[in-house]
Amino acid sequence: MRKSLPTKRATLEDVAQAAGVGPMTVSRTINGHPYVAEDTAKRVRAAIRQLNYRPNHAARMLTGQQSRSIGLIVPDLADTFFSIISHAVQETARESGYLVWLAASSYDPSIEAAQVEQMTHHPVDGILLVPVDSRHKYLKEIASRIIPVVTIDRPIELVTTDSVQVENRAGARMAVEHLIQHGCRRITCVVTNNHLRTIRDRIAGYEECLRHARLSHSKILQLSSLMEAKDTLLKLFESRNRPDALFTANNASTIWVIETLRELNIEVGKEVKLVGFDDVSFYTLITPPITAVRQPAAELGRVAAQLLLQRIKVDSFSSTIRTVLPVSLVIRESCGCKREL
Amino acid sequence: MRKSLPTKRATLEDVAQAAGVGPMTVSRTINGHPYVAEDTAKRVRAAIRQLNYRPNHAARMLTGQQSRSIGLIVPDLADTFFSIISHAVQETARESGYLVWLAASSYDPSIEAAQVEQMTHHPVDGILLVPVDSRHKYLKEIASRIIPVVTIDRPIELVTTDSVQVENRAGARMAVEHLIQHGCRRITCVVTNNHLRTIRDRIAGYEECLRHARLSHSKILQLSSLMEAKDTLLKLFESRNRPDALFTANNASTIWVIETLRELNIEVGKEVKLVGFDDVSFYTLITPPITAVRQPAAELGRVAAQLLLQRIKVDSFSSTIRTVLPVSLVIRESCGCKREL
DNA sequence: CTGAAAGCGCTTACAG
DNA sequence: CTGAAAGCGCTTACAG
Repeated sequence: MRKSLPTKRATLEDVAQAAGVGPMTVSRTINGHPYVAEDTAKRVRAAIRQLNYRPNHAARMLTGQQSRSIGLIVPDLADTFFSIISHAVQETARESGYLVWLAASSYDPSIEAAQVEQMTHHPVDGILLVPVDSRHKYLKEIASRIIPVVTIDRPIELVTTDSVQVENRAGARMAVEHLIQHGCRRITCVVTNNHLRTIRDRIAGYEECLRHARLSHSKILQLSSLMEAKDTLLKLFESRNRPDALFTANNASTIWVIETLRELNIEVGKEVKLVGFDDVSFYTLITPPITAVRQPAAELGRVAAQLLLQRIKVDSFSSTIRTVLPVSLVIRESCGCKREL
Repeated sequence: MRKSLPTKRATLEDVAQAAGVGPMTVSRTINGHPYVAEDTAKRVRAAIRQLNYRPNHAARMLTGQQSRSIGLIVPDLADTFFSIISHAVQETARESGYLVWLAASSYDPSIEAAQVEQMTHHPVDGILLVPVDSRHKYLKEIASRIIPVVTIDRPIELVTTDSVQVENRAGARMAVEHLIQHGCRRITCVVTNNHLRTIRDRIAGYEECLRHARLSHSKILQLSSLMEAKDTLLKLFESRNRPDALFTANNASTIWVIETLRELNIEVGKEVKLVGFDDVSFYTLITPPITAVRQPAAELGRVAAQLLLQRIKVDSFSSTIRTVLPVSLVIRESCGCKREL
């Protein structure tokens, strides 16, 4: 029972003794409760400083306080898109005094489910989630949980939760329309991960656009690796149906296509036009610079975090909010446009 | 006192009642304690499942258990290098059942200090840190803290803590030597953030290498923005001291230099050779592909996390461990090498 | 404006 | 092998 052992953290009780008051007064002072005499408060603050006292978070939790922390689960932190989102979430949370628990599901729904479970019971006050598979059955329980959940980029399809996402369909239309304006008539859509709703929406936008333009050469190429990309594109470009343009529906497919076309010595922007969905900073450095649909990744994170914090702080019961953020077409040269010098 | 209100989480007590045993037996069962009759254990497990019971983390903490969580603080999560590190840390932690609490200091040492403070008192069992300024005074206290700290990429300079970093000096030598072998004689070193120890080490490697080769044209260009890069490089390339090669000491400077040279219509790999420190996946996509010193970012994160977990679990008292990971030169074309087809 | 009591949900000794 | 008691450090009522 050696009270002032230096390795041991000071407790509220220690502070109370040092300040010559009751524990409640210390508690009130810390929490900015009114009705503490300024004199008393001063003595308490002095004691806190002197003992380098910090409230024990665990003890607060136990008395039913909020944890002032949120959880964030993304498939892959090393992916630029998710890392930008994560950074924005972290900054937004910090500004409100919230901590963020971060987890990467590594594209495994069962890991993801375990992480949701672990965070729920940690507990955190709310969870921000980029679901690997927005149709996975475990997600059904998520809406019935006590703590609020906001999904980012991909709404859950089985139940309705708050979500923040991007105009996938309209974005795809912008991309494809631009190619059509360039006179392209045989536009192939290249995708990976087409089990994702986001990708399916982009495909829908692509098809819609072709229909409107009365182009019948709708063709979708589903890739799952760079190797496969090489094989498939080689065949495609040797066939009679050689496309005059490609719409790559996500970042990975854009990069695979660029690498492959380079190997095949097919000049992007001339022999074949290219517009991608999802803009990445280094697209300006590629020759030719890539025209792409820009998603507001940071804003996605920020808006989602704000929504979650609002749910936590004020109303957790009003009806679901599904936010859709606009995208924009960043025109560079792979689409056939010329750089103005 | 409505015990079975469905919104309320089941407690250990609830499980005990349901299983008809004392709370201690439940606790022992959960914690895999020996000396629990298999029969009893079964009943307990059934009750746990039925009530969907999860231990309350906060309550455990309060009884002096470890939190099974670690903190990770990086300057900027949106930076590829740090996001790869973060992903590896997260995966390593998960494999050991640890949760990671993530913070981005946004390159602000006072935010960083506050985050360390907050994490320390949360509490977490240990902290992984990429310090913004490895000489900041607040870091002095860090070694005296109760919880272990491992720094990543940048050792603290004022005190000695465990650290994991990379062979900066040797890496720079590899880069510059390669340029010398290509016959370059006027090699300029371009850097940003030269307050960082890592950068200073790279500069030292550069100078060392020139000295060995008896080249006297050591020249260091310190940049702090793309704008400045453009001005400075324009002057440099118009001067009589026009370099025949550039060694860019980090990712940002490599990219700024590439953009600038492109604007100036100076052909990289021919008119001027270029080798950068820090390899990024998209360097293969640039024309010409960039030759760069590759840092094992994921390994940096993994090794640091493992070291920290080891400190937490077994010995926190043995002497400081400073790990230095090797780097490698990834030869592509910006250095003047030709692609083998 | 201030304090004594009780309890949050668990675990560590201490008894059987 | 099992349980009753006490306590971790705080906060929420309840009194003054």
